[in-house]
Amino acid sequence: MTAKDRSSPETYVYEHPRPAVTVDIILFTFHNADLKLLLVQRKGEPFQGKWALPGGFVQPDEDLDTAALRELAEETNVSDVYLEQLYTFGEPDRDPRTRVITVAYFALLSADQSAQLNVQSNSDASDARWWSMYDLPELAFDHARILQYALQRLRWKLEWTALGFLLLPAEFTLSELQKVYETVLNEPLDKRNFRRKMQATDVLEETGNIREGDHRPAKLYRFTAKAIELEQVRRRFP
Amino acid sequence: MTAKDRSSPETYVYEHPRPAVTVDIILFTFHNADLKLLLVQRKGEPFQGKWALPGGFVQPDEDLDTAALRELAEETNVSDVYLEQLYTFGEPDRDPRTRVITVAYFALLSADQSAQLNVQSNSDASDARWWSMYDLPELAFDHARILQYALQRLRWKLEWTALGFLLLPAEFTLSELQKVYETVLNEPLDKRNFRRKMQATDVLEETGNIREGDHRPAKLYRFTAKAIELEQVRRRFP
DNA sequence: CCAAAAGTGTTATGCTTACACCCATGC
DNA sequence: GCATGGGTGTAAGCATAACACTTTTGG
Repeated sequence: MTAKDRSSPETYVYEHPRPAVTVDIILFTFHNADLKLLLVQRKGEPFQGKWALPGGFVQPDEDLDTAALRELAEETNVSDVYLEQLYTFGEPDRDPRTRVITVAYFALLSADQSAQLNVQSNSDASDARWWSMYDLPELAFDHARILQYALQRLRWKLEWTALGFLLLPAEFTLSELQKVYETVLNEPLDKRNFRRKMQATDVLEETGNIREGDHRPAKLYRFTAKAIELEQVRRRFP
Repeated sequence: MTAKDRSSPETYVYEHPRPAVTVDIILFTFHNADLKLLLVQRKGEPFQGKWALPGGFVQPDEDLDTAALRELAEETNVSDVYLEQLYTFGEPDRDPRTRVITVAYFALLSADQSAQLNVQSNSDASDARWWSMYDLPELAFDHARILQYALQRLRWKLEWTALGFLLLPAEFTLSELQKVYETVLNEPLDKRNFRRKMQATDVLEETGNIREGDHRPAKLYRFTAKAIELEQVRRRFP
């Protein structure tokens, strides 16, 4: 129906108007006992100086997931993240320049990896940094709304799947895991019930190592292979 | 970044390549004790003669939801449907002609409305008809995959929200409701437990009317206002 | 020895499941 | 009166929720 023609090296001609399509990524991690996400500061108009979700245009030959991973790699050099599509936002005037439809992605980065990133440290050299989910700057475009949606999804994921560990280092204590849950869900949880529930799902195993710290040492755990993508949404009509 | 220019009444010129963006709608309804969905037969290449999801291009000034509703109205004349975004599919070669990214929508039509539609009856005049979810023709593009995804979502919706009634007429018996659940979930359910569960959620109320039929008459129910969008996904950490 | 975090069980309650028979009507 | 679908209750097992104290280490 719509034909495409390459009329010159610089331009693309179509019979019908086409929107631009971007991907935006909400990259969450856990650091300093807080839920963080990556934002980049806009250098040009519109919304100059405001903070925005990392993202960019989808290339002609690339899948949406691939585009999200590529943008993420360009911004952070990390490639080993959990990624899933979140929602597509397409109000006609969400970008004042031209029609832009954005496919939002939701990504989880382990604390291991986010700690090694130089994003945070050279924050004057770079235009990207981590922000606390609970202390955000003003956001560009409709990114505040996208972020709210992502937070909802993250909360749902934690409650119904075992993906909380993706925000933590490879080995972690149960207290650290509980802290992740409490921070994301934004409410305190009962320690005994939390531990029992986690151990009942049998996605955890002891590594045999212990964390030595200020006080009583704690057992370290890792997640078993089956933990990821165990979308164990329980049946309601069994 | 990407600039748009209208070079002639017939063409659109952009500095960067842009994909075409469509919406495709999976319109479910319940009819003849079976789960149905609307498909349209393709008149041209590619996939000529194959069946496809209704849908079309997103117009430059229109929201994605609006585009889905418009396409649906063009195809069926119905406007009062439950609609939600499903997923965005964007593999580079999912359409052999040009890059097409499609935002899939998931829609539920009441049996009332689908019965009044002339889609089914004039199936030789029209190119659209209802198909049983469990007896489908060959589908064009990647629509079989999209449909599988939609069915998953529908099952999840039935299990965790009270949206089953959106497939039924305004008044219905509990047996009819159970039949919807059994058909969608594709398994038999216990009658007493089903009724108790439904009545416990208190989204149902008796209309006072009864359905007279072949045998013992049945009480008719409607759903209360709070039933819709009661996304009562229960908390796991209360 | 004190501060701080790790770790651990029990009970009461409510929900879920499995299961079988009587009821009201039309023919 | 019989065939057909409508309608109902209970008991056992399971999961959940609420709740407080002891243990281990470092300083």
